[in-house]
Amino acid sequence: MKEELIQSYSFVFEEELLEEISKIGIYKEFKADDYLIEIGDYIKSMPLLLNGAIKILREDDKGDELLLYFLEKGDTCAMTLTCCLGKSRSNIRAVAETDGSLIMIPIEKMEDWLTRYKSWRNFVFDSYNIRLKEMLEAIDTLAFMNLDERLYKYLTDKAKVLGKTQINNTHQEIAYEMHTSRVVISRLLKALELNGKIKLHRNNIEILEF
DNA sequence: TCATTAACACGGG
DNA sequence: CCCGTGTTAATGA
Repeated sequence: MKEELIQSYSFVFEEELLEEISKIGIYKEFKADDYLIEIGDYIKSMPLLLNGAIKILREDDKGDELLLYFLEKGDTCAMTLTCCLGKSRSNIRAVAETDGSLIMIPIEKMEDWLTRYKSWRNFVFDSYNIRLKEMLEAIDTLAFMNLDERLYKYLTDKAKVLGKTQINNTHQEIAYEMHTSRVVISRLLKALELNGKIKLHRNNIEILEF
């Protein structure tokens, strides 16, 4: 665990803090499609992502999902920061996109470190900024982009976090995460294929152009 | 006009 | 056969 921690965070935290994290943090592995945080959960620790990717979803009152953004190695969930400090419940759902691992930090420590380590403070604030930016981007995408542009962004984003050009999702799953129907996804995917941006296979979409 | 819903045919595993 | 996919017609916002 120490090695993985250093590999992902040695440029972010000083030696002393890394030492303390490895001593106190709880190492956890997860599998793709694991539910890591459910809406309404109380958050009692903060995750540092070591490997893999996690998607952050919002749910509307009808129970339909909407993908907000992905977390990658070196990220933390800004939602847990607000939840921990404010001691409120989670407004989002976190689902593992790939297999991976993370370290859980108890909230008492995270407050303690805020005063003791400059690098920790910077990390927390940076995470906030990055997440806020991502959130704005998600809003822009929803408000100003057409469905076909959203779909293409969804595919390229996904390819980026997975680190490959092949995406193993059915049209139905994509439709669900984008909050629309499969017919539309099928039609738009077909259009993207005709434009030479992607190649369609069964249970598998290949990105040709970014 | 464009998304959604339902229905159906095709075909690969 | 089952399921993912491609398409169409009807309906609604």
